[in-house]
Amino acid sequence: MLLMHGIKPSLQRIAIMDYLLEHYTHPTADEIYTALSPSMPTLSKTTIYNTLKLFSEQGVVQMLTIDEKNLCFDGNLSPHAHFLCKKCGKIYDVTNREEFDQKTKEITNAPEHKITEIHHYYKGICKNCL
Amino acid sequence: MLLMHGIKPSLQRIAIMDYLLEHYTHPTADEIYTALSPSMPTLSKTTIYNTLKLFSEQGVVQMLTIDEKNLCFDGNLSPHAHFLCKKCGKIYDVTNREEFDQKTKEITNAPEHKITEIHHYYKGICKNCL
DNA sequence: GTGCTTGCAAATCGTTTGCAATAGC
DNA sequence: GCTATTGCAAACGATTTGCAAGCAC
Repeated sequence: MLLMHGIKPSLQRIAIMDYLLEHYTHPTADEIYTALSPSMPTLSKTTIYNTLKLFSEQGVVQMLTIDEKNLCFDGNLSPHAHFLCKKCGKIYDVTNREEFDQKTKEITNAPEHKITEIHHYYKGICKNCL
Repeated sequence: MLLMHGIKPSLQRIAIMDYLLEHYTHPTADEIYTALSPSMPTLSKTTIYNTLKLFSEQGVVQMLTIDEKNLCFDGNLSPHAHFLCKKCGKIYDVTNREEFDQKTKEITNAPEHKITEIHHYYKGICKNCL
């Protein structure tokens, strides 16, 4: 998986990747650190940051800027949108395949710029907070 | 304008609002400060931050999180998307009315959450940097 | 004069950097 | 041994906070 993308695997990188693939919760660097730290006591936040930067540059994870407070990371690369609840802060996936396919089509209609990333963010109050 | 939204006008608030309405360049707080500071020597960044927070809470400007480095602000409230060039850092407006109208329609199809903000962000390389 | 606004200085906190120690080929 | 990776400590920088001074009705 990592090798396929020209990323040399290491214990830390594999742990971070695994975490992102098992937790589609859009964690922050800090949340990943807190989760992995107990089982990897020497793990440092620097490594988390280094690794997440590498992963998102290589396109194996997506960096989300939906939350103005923290960067979040998503190991789910299938096209989907995100919803941020302004009350509880949770980020929900909003899967809508047609929407994304259609989006891509629309974008190619206006090829002014070369688009490499599509981010669809919605904000409001989630069903649990309403 | 400001009064209409229950915001008491002040010299500073008017200057900041005017700046945003005359410069659809998606400035950061710092850019607004740098622009206004010469003609308002006592203006402080705290006031810029206070004011931008107030404005975006009241919905008279939009806060953009497209750039992971800084928050940007947009006085243009008409529905439009944004494109960030990863090379030069410039944010372009991508006006596409149909897209947004259709988006709103799609969203109401899935009324799981109460959506109050729609952000369409695209990233890549702009025509000038290609 | 009461309450809101401003603005300085200090604090906060997520992220980055410098660099020495370590691991892998 | 050479190169890349890790991780500690320090630095950085955008934003926030505490609070005193100023303004407006």
